[in-house]
Amino acid sequence: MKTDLQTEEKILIAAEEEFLEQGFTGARLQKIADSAGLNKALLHYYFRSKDRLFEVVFEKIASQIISQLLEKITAETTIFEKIRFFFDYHMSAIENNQRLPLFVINEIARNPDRIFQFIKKDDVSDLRKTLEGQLNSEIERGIIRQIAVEELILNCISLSVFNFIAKPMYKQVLGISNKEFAQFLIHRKTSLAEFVINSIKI
Amino acid sequence: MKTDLQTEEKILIAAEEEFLEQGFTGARLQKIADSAGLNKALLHYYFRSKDRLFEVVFEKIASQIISQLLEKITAETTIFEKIRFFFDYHMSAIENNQRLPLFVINEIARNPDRIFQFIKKDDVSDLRKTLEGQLNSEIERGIIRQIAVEELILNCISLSVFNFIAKPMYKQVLGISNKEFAQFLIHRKTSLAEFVINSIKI
DNA sequence: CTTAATTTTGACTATATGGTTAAACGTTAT
DNA sequence: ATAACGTTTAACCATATAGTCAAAATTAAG
Repeated sequence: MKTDLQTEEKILIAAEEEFLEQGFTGARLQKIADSAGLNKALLHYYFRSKDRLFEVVFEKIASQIISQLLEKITAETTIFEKIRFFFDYHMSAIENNQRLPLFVINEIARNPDRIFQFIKKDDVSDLRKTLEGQLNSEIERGIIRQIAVEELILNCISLSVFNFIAKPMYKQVLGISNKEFAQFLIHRKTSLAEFVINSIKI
Repeated sequence: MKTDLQTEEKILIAAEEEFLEQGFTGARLQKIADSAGLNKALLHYYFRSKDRLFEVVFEKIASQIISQLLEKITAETTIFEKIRFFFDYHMSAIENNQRLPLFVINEIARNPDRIFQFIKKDDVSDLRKTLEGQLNSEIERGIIRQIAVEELILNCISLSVFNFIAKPMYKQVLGISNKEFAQFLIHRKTSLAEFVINSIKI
């Protein structure tokens, strides 16, 4: 048995690229085969169908994001530090893969149930409980205003992710180039954190 | 000459539906023809090609949104009132057409230049100047914190639009049904406004 | 070296899709 | 009535694309 994983790997790399760029419907198996330097039939040999190939790629991507997010938010720091850390870390992570958020959003919209497979409900509810405890404690101590955990989380994600989803719109509204947009993102990592902190700080 | 505009209208209605749901690449002319109850060749008779048909549909949608937004933000009210109004009005408007934001985002990403045709640069810069003047005045009077107009605008749009773009994710994170999501949106209109106001209020 | 299993390829199929065309249909004006 | 014009249709074409298959090439085993 030839344990040469190169071919399978090559396919996955090329497929991730193509799916990220074109989405599921727009992606072409031929293009994936070409940029992997392989025959198209090989895609079917290793991964049965376009759907199956996509699922593998999507699972890989989704599990990365989720584990990154979950593991970094449960540290023992103040809410303010966590918010600053979130914007810095989250936006930096996405910066290297700017098409990812729109891709994920689209694929969740296309097949909402799929995300069930990758998000372990326990993880989410653990995260929520941890943060909820911390929030309530800081609310009681008069450090921050009353706010629901879910809303705080969603607001942070919105403000971070939307920069990338709507990048062309941002560039248009701000009238800037790609380079200036990169600069803008650096500034945003702190300004967004302060925006959120100001909102909940008493 | 038979001035029966029904056919053209039927096509546009069916096309808007299909394009909104499937995006440009996913949309099928046959399906548009079917749901309009017409022959597929008629689409080409009235609108030459899929591209042209899409452009007409997109222009219709885009001009609606933009005119709605621009006209309502330049009234003579305080920033706080404008923020409250924005979230109430903007989210209510999108509520009736929840697939619209993701559609617009996708099509801007697919063809960023197209939006040039619909956004008059003068309008945007007028809006910005008006708001900037108001912001600076209220900053000087010590009512609100220092913040750049562009960032405030983008933050508001992010927080409003993302609810709809990531609706499936929200439903998942919150563990709620469609009905409960509608309820959640009502609450969000005010909670988001207060979130932003708290952030800039001194 | 020979044989068996695995991997890779090129040529193929079936189907979907955007687009075309010529003829049929209907309406209006003369 | 009919000629002229705009509208609608069915049947077609070309192409792209996911997927198949049998044979060739490569690798592993005896």
